[in-house]
Amino acid sequence: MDDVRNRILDNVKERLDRFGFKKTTMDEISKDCKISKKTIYEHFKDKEDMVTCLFVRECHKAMEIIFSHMGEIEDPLEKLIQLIRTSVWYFREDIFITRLLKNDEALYSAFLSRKYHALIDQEIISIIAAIIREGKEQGKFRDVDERVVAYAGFKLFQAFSYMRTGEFDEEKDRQEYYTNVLIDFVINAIVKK
Amino acid sequence: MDDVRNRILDNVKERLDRFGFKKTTMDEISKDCKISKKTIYEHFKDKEDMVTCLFVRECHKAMEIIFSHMGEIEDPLEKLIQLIRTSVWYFREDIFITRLLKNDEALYSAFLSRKYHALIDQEIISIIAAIIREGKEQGKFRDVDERVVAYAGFKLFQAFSYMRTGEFDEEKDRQEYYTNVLIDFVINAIVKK
DNA sequence: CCCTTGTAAACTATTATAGTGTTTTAGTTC
DNA sequence: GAACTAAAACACTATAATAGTTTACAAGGG
Repeated sequence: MDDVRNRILDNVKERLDRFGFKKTTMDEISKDCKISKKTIYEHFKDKEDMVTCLFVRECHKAMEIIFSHMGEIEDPLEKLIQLIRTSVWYFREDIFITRLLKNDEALYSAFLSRKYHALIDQEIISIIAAIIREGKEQGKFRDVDERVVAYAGFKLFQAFSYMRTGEFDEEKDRQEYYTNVLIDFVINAIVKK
Repeated sequence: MDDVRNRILDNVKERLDRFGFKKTTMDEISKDCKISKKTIYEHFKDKEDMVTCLFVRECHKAMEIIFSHMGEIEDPLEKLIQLIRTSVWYFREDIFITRLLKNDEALYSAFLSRKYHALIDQEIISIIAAIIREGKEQGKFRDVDERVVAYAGFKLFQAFSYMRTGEFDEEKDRQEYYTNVLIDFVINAIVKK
């Protein structure tokens, strides 16, 4: 049952987010979701595998959502703006994925740390690069190195998503403002004058 | 050195608030405040003693602050209002003490749980009771059972402090509003018409 | 020099935890 | 209701982590 698997992962996500890898125990997980430890080990090889599966799931979910918000748009510029908007929004909504991208060590065991944190990073960067290439081909964007610019852009709105940490939500409009500044900045950097 | 002691307790407070008693280790504490484990055990008998000392310290701090905001006021009614205001404010400011009063089990080992959670409870209730008695003697308050009413009052504004959990701070004025309703309610319950 | 004060690190006894069997229970099909 | 199935509950082990202790050592202060 994929249902059970996801229920387990939901609980793992919560625990991991609160306590980190080391302080999260299998017994707690099994109590949390009222599933016997034995069953958990039927779904996942071991603790690390379980956490890895969670990472993969979360990354896919993020990608799907970001994609689905970009689906019908044709113009590469509009596409890019939408991508930034959705990403910033989603990263703000889901603290966990933000920490994952931030490579927050508490979430991982030492082993996992290097292996999986770049999972979405690369994928999103590729998408951005593709959009930029499209814009270049249509003569709308300047002739920039799309990989490098995509990387820079990604790191930028990643940084903007992190900003949330520690702040309160009275800042909601300021968030909006920052996002717009970011979009403006990126657009000006690549669009032909 | 009382300074060192407090530095240790500050770190314990932070860890305890984040991870709870069981998930907080002595090694972490010693690393956190760059004090050797040996030294920690010179200041505190054991882990439970350490946490108990933190509780006592936090309770005293709370009492001092609540007292100091009430110092000069003469009129028992004004005194009571000020007491409510300060308490609600302070409990909101300091999540830790709120959890302590709430008897949040994660903070304690099983042993401590019952022994210390009523520390401030009783003290604050006594203060409230004293104020009510004062008001009665001055003929300003109705002839209520001061202990019981004090208990009820305390439980009430405790509940109002807890409300914070999970909400965002856009609610700041609503907090103010609730506090006023609470004051109004309590006052009407005890003041002579 | 000695004495204090504290750190760093090694060490032990105890406990907790990951991971595996084994037994019970609950639900389902025949 | 018997026979079967899947998962929960429980018990168990080997290993790792942790509370608490001890030892060796370093820095300062008289």
